[in-house]
Amino acid sequence: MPVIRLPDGSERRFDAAVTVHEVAASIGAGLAKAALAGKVDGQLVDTSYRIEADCALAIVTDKDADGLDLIRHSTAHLLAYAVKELFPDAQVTIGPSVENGFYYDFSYKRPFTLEDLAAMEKRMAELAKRDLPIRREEWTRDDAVAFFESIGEKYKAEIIRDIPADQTLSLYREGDFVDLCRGPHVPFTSKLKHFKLMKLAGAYWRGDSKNEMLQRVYGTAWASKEDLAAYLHRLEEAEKRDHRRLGKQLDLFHLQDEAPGMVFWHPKGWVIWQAVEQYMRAKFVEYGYQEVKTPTVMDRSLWEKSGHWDNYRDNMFTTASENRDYAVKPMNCPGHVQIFNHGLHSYRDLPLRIAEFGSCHRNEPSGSLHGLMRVRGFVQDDAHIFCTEEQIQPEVSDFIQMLQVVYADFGFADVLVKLSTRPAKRVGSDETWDQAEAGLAAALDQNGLAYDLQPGEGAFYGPKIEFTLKDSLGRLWQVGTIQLDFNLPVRLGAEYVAEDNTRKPPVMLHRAILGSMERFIGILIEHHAGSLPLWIAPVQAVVMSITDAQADFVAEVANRLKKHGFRVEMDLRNEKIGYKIRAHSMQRVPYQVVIGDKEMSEGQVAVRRRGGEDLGSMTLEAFVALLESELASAS
RNA sequence: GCCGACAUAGCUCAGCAGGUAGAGCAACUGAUUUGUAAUCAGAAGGUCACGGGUUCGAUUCCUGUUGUCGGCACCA
Repeated sequence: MPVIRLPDGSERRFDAAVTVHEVAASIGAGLAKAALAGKVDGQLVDTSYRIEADCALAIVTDKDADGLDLIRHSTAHLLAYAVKELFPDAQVTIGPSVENGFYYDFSYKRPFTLEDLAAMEKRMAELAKRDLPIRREEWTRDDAVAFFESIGEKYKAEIIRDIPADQTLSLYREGDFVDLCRGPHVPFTSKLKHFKLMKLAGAYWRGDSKNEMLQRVYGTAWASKEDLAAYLHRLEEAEKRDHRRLGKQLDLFHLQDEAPGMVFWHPKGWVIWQAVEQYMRAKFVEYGYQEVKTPTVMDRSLWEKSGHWDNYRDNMFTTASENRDYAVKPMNCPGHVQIFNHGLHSYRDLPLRIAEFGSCHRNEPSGSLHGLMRVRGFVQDDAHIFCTEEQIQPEVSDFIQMLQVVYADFGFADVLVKLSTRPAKRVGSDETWDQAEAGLAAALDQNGLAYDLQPGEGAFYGPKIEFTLKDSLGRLWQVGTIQLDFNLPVRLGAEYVAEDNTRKPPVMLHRAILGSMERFIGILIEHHAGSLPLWIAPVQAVVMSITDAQADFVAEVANRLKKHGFRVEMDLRNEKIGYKIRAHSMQRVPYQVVIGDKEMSEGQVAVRRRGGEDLGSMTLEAFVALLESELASAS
């Protein structure tokens, strides 16, 4: 006699076991029709699930996040069904829902083509229209293995073989297609209406590069036609703010074949770089860092001592001269340890914070290069803090505060935080790790930051915190990090004299806020869609004439603005004012100053703000004050 | 690195069942002296990524290399 509690707090009694669908029907015919699944005591189940005992039940529809996820997952299965119909000897593997959609990985004798993709989508629509029921079946593991082997699905059989023998498995059957799946699924294929196959890609079987490469089909699926259209529109908009596209349009930088993964910064792009670097430099001073500069090329022996030669040899650029081998530095830390080692340090000197905008090179795999986001030559806002174990937590906490200030100043509110703890293969005692991990967690808590725990994902030499920002296409890019290192100071012989006059290795904190300057500027460009805030904008104002008659006055205004330290250009071209405004609007210049006879005779400037807002005429002093107040409030 | 696609003017892109290429914008020249997102005209701009092959002839077909793009893997 189950008593079922609904989300609104009401209760319903049933004389016998009921299915989720029946409960929905007892509430209303509309709900029964909309029901995609149920949530029984927090657990997602099919609408066919029989409720035997008292429970809390929520009917899941396409209005819920769970319902949308279900649609995507079921659409992935529909794709597999379509593929099996079109290409019977293709083999299915896995097909989960992902953000905004789903994918399914197949093994097939030849690569799928774009024509295949269109055929798959068409077949999916037909199968959906047939309104086939999607039914759950329960099988024993061994029966399931035998079944999938009998139909030639060796990948599926392999997945199932890894499941414990005593576990009951669920299979889902729609039409002629049967797939192993935890479920739940939507009850009928007709619930799947608003989807689109997006792209073909390669993906390793079980995510391991040693395995065979499968063919992955990505798709998107939504609850309504409008949602699907809105998503496709979002993608288009995101493409418009792609930093590679804006880099060309705004003449910021370029890359070319002769230097893969290395950036040619153009004058305007370099202004952005300088604005960012000078800002960070000021923050370094404010937070007690000392800036240094260390060599780019250093002897192989140093990299052997640091351990990099053993671990990262393949990803390091090397060179040789007069019988000596050198490596181009992939990171700054060994150099900073050399500076620390130069002279004897007392515990009183600690913490010692050494910062460098160090130019590093890593020979990243060719396939991983991506605009400014993943490059081979890059500069980090890098610093190393040498400290005692007791100083770890306060140092990490200070760092987190600095980082939050910096992200806020650049306009980023949404930051993902991850704490990675000890991996299986590691150096250092468990007590040290306990203390280090607890210190990081405490520093995060102290600053009120929510974070995801990633057990086992720390570096072999210490745990770390990572800070991640999103690009315009929703891709995640790690920017900031702080890592504890108990290993490198020992390897490179760093030590300080403790209070008890013994010599101890300091703890080393590797930390960066922007991470790679290149990547950060890429994210910055996308985040602002090229319309950089005034303090970063390559050109802050352009002064233009209506006719040649105002040329001298325009030059005078421009010069006076430059004397105030603003980045100003003038436009005296023999063009209509609308033409000039359009050109500079497309260049995302924050302020456009128009000077005609009227302004010249009144000694004023007419100001137009980015976005088209007309601020009217004002004196040059008023305009300067306007710019200065905007700069003062920015960072 | 792996799978797939792509590489034509500074930019965005057309084109070619194989007969050495075309548009728009930008830049350039001239006319126009113009009031808040495109004035008109002219001239110019290319080893069709690079190498090899097939062919009377290759930007086009085949093949190799490099790079880019979308993923996967990697990211100290």
